[in-house]
Amino acid sequence: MTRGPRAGTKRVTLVDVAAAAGVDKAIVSRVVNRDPTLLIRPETRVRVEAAIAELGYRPNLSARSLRTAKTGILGLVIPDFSNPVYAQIIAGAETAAVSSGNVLVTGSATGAASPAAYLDLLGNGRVDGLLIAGGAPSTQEQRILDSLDIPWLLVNRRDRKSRRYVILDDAKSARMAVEHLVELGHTEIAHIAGPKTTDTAQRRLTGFTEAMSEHGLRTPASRIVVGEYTMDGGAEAAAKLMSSRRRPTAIYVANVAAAVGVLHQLSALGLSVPGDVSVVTTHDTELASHVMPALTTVRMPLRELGARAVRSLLDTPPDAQVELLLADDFTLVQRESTAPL
Amino acid sequence: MTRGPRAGTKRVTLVDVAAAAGVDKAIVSRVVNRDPTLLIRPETRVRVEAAIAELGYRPNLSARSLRTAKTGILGLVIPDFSNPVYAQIIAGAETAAVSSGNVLVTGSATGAASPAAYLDLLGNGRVDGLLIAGGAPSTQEQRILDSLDIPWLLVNRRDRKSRRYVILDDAKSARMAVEHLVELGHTEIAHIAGPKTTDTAQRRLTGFTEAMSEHGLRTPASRIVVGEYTMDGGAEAAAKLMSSRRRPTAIYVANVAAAVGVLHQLSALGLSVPGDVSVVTTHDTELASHVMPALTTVRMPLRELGARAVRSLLDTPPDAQVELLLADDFTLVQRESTAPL
DNA sequence: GTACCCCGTTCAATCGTTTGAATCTGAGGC
DNA sequence: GCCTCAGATTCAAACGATTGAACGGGGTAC
Repeated sequence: MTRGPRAGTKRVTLVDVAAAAGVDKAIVSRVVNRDPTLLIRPETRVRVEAAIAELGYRPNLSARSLRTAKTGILGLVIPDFSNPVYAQIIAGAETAAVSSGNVLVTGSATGAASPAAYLDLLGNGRVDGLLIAGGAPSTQEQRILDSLDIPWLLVNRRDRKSRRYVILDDAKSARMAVEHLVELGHTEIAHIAGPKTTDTAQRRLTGFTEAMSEHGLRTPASRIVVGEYTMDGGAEAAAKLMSSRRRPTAIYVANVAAAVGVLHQLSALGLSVPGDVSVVTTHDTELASHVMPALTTVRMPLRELGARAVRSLLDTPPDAQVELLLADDFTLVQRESTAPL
Repeated sequence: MTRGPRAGTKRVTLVDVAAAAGVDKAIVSRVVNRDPTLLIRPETRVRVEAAIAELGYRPNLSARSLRTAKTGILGLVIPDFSNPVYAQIIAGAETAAVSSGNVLVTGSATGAASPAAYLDLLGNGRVDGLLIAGGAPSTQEQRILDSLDIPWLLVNRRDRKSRRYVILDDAKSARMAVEHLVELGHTEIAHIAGPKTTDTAQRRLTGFTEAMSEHGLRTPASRIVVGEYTMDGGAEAAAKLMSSRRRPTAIYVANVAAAVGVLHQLSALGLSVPGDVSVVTTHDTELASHVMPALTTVRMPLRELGARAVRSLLDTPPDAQVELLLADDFTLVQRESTAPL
């Protein structure tokens, strides 16, 4: 392996550059940081910049952090990298972080003994701020969050305890799905909801029932079934739903992974999608277009969610309230899983 | 939002703890770091530990990093979070990092203007070592890597330039796939390979042709088609393959995303899988089991790959050669996409 | 000629931790 | 009663950057 330009030699510091340029290190520091209050002769500046380039000076970030109490790193903690929804949130967050002069790093809870331990590792002085996505924080996690000296906020979830979050208008997404099914002529519409404890599931359920009654449609309790946000959860829920006396002709599934399970189950029951049953879901991930039939989904601005989260984290004082609900740029992406009645 | 135990007050430092315990800060530092050479009276240790707990002392990691030139952070750079293969690599790497007393953070190139810029941001003093997964590094990236003072190594890819990498035995994975198809009675077997520039694609192709000739089977050039590691790439390649005079009865696809595209394309051509054509691929991601028909795959130890990469990064001197090939724990996972001829 | 001011630069303290070396304190040996 | 010595603790010098304050020198005003 080859090494740096001056392999073996000691790290180049401000002092080295200052000596090479024949000035004090204070000057060099101010040049490096583009201090607007610095008064400097053009030729001196040139000398300093030449010395910086010549020696290949890179500031020592630990020293800078020690002095300024800033690291330039923002952290994002997610429950699991295999959930494709997070890929888009991360992309948006990374872009926003970089354009604000920071770096975003992502960690999942899988590494540590517990999610709480990971928060501890990451939160304690390694980052300037923390974004937390995914499941509800346990009381243990909550305690750790409270003990951190850095700002943090929740992404894609609300929590009674904290008034700092950025979420999507999940109710709207559900309403759009129902809207679509109604336009196709469906009236016997069911909903496979997420777990009652999940914030997004609650809001999608609310949106679903609102939209139904707006269209004068009834939703008997048997038409609303709860299932985990997983393939198995969806399959199980679909089985239950289809065993009822009056089968629905369309289903809005709260989550894309569950929707894939629903497709499997319907196929196993000998039902054709969309011939016998139309299926629509929320979150337009790659997975949705890969399955057969390709899923009709409601696409929500996940990248934007990540970006807004970063900006809110940076722009608002740590104690300020942040309650942001993104409701623009929702699109119904029609594919093969829905058809007119 | 609630704050730390002593919100508003200044950060607790070693000096504060030392004062509270009535000792010098040097003692506290050695207690915190469990210095084995420390001679200390039990009652003093108790006093120190009580003071630490009482004041809620947390070491300042920037100061520690400045002094020790270590950050306790390892970085992993991947091209794209939406590729499900990386989820497992990350999981393995995170676990290994934490059990060695470090934290692993992951970043993708999507955030920065260029992948090279990201390497620069992350590599320069923020992490103790860097793992690089994914596509081949550009010459620009290579130059930045060379200028870093920290150790790095490639994950899941080789490179002529660098003798530091950890990879899987991709050839073996291809051989196992062929083996499986041969056992099912297939002889007309085709291969959809990845791009020629991709290291893993090359090795899988080699494994494929080796296994074929071992079984006395011929592979005319028309039976080997190149396609991107994407769904579209797979679909395109499948279309080309099926337009040839003698259609194969089985296909080994080098990549799981491409394999999904192949399924789509075959279905569009009115061919049944596995009725008319069997399909087997490499990498057992969640996606593989979600599509219909569920894909038969070769599962490789991706978590182990991530873990070994971390351990190699930590355990070998930065200039030492690391050429690790993982070949154990490969499994053929049979699902619905392959059947006897 | 002296006082003053401003431009350009240097001084020096500080951030909090680590760690080799120095110091102190009794107890024991003679 | 003095020396030694080990055990327990303190001293102090780094690590490299940031930043408010001080400084020096040349020009201008009077």
